[in-house]
Amino acid sequence: MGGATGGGFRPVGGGFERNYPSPPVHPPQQVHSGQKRAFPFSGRGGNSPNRDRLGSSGGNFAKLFVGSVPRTATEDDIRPLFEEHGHVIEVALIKDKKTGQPQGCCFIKYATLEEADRAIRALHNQHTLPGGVGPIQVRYADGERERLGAVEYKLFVGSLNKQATERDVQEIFSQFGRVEDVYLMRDELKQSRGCGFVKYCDREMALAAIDALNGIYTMRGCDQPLTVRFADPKRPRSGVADSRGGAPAFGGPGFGPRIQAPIPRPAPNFGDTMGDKVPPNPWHPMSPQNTGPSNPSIRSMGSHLLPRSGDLAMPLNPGFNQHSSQVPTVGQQISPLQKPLQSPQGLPPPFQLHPLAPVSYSQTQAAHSGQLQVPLSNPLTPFSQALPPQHSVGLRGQLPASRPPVQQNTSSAAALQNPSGVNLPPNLLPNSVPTTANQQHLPAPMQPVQQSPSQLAQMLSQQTQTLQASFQSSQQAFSQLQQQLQQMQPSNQSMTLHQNSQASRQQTVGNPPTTTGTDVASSTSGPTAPVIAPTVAPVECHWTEHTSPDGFKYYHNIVTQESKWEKPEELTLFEQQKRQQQKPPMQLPQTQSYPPQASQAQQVQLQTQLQAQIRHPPPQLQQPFFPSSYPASGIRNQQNTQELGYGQQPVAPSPNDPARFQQGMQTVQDLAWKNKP
DNA sequence: CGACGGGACGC
DNA sequence: CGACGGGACGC
Repeated sequence: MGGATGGGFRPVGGGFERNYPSPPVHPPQQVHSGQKRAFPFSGRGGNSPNRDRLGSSGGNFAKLFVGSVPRTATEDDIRPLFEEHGHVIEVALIKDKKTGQPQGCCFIKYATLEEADRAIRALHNQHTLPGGVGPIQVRYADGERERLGAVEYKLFVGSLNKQATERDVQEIFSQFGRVEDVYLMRDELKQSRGCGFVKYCDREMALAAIDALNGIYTMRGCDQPLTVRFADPKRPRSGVADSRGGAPAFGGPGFGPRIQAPIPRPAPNFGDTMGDKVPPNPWHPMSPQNTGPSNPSIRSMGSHLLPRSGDLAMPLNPGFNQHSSQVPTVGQQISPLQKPLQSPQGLPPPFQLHPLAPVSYSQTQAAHSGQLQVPLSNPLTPFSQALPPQHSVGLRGQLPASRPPVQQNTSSAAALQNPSGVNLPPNLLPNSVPTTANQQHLPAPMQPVQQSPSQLAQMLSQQTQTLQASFQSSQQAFSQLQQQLQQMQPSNQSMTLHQNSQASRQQTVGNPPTTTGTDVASSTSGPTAPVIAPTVAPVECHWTEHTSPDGFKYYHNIVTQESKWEKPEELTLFEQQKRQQQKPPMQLPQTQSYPPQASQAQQVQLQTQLQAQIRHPPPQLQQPFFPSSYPASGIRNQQNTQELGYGQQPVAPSPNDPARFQQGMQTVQDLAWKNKP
C-alpha cells in the first residue's frame, strides 16, 4: 500500500474500512443521543471540554475541511459520501478566488460534532473520490477544533523505521488509546523521513505513550529507540493570516474555551509506574542548563518538551496545560483475560481466549468486562501490556477501577480481519520471542495486535522478570547512592526534593481518579489547585523554570510533563511561599540557581545516573521489536515480498538499495535545504 | 536527529 | 473606523 499519498491509513484504532461503525447511516437526530464522541472521560461529567459543548444544543455545526478532492469533482460526487455519516448541511467547493478554478478541496458542514467525527474517522485517508489521486483528507476546518472544544494531543515521533507505514505506527501507539491520526513525514519521493506525528484526543494517552515508548521502544531494524514527545507547535504556514488556534504546543492544547472546573490534578498516575525515568537521550545539550548539572528535573530532562528554536511562534498558544480531563485510571488492574497471560511458562496455545479480538469498540469493551458499554473510546490501555503486570498492580492497583480496563485497543484492521486471532503467521511466534522465558531479552513491551496470547504471555513474563530484576538492582543502587549522598552532605536536606516528589506522586497515584472531581484538587500543580498546605513543609511545586536554547524562559512540570512559556501561577505562588517561609537554606533547587551547590549537583548527577539505570537497564534489556508485518489479508498481503516486514537487519542492503539511495538523497537534500539562500 | 500534509471558507 | 503589493520559517 504504502506508495501513494501517505497511504490509506486508517486513523482510528478500530479498523472500519468497509464496515462502518455501527449503523453506517444515521439520521442526524438519532446521532445526537446515540453515539458520543470518542472521548474517554465523558462519563465523568462536565469537565472535559471536548464534551458537552455541542452535545445537543442546536445552533452549532461542525465544519470539515476536505482535501485531495479531484478538481473535477462536483458536489454530487462528494455529498453522498458524506451523507453516509450524517446530515450534510452544506458542501462548499473551494474555487480559486481569481481564476475560479476548483482548488481540490471543499468544506463540509455537519450539524454536530458527532457526525463530523464520524466522517473523519470513516473517511480520512480512506476514501478516494473518482478521479482522485489519493484518499481524501478529512479534518476539521481551521478553527473548528478550537471552536468546538475538541482538543487533540499531538506527539512527535522520531527514529521510526523508514519502512514503517502509518499503520505500523498506529499499531504501536494504539495501545495507549485510540490514535486519531498518524502522519509520517515523507520526502518528495514519498519515502519516510523517519519521523512523524501521532494524535490522540486525550492527554493521558499521549502521556502514556511518551512514558512507555520514548527512549525505550526500538523499532525493528532501528538502532535507536523512538523519540516520543509532544510536538512542537506547527511551524506556522507563514502568511496565512492566523486566525485560528495554533497547534497546541507542549502539553497539548490549551483547552478549549474555558475549562470549567479546575482540573485539579495534573497527570495522574504516570511518573511512578516505572520509577522515574530518564530519557536516555536527554535533549541534545545546547545550552548551559542542559550540559550542566543544574537541571534536576529528573524525569524530564527537557526531553519531550523543550521548545525548539525557531518555533518562537509558540507563544501564540495561550494556556495549554490545562488538564482537560483527569485520571484515566491507567491500567489499574489486569483484566481477567489478561491474567492468564502472566503465567510465565505455560504458554497457552494461540487459540482460545484471544483478548485482542475486538470487533467493534463497544464489543470490545463488552467482551472484556461483560459490562455495559461505554462510548467508543477506549480509555487507556495500558501498561498492563507495556509493563509488567506486577508493576501495574503494585502501583496502581489500589485505584478504584472505574471502568473496565480495556486492553488492546490495538484492535485494528488486523484484528478485525482476523477476529479469531488464530491465523497468525507462524513466523511471528518464534520471531519475536525466543523460546526460553528466562532470557534477558525484554520482549517487546508492546506487541501490537498480532500477538497471540502466548506471545503476550511470554512478553509479559519476560518483561516482568527483567524489570523486576532491574528494579531490584536499581534499588540496591539507589541505596548505595543514597548512602553516598548522605556522606557527601550530611545536611540531609538534599534528599528532600526527591523524596517529596515521590511522596507526592504516591499521593497522586493513590488518588481515586474518578471520584467526583473536586477532591482531587490536592496537588499543587494543578492549574487552579488550592495551593495551600497550611503550615508544614512547603508545598511542592512541580513547575520549574528553564531556559530554552533560544534564551527564552519556559516552565516545565515534572509530573505532567508539560511545558509552557508562561509562568504558571503555581510556581509564582510557590516562590512566594518560599520567600515568606524565610528559609534561607532552602532555595528552589530546580530553578536556575546556577551554579548549583556542589552537593546538589552531585546529587542530581547521581540521581540521574540512577534513573538512567532504572530506565535503561543494560543493553540486553533492550528489545528491538517491531510490529511485524501484517497478518493475512489486506492490501498488504498482496505484497508477499514484505512478508518479513521491513527493515530486517539480516537482509543486507544491496548497494543500490533504494533505502540507501534514499538516505543519500536525503542528506543531500537536507544540506541543500539548509543552505539555501 | 527526523518537525507538520496541497488546496482553506465563493458567504 | 482600517484595508495594496509579495513573500514568507533565520535552525
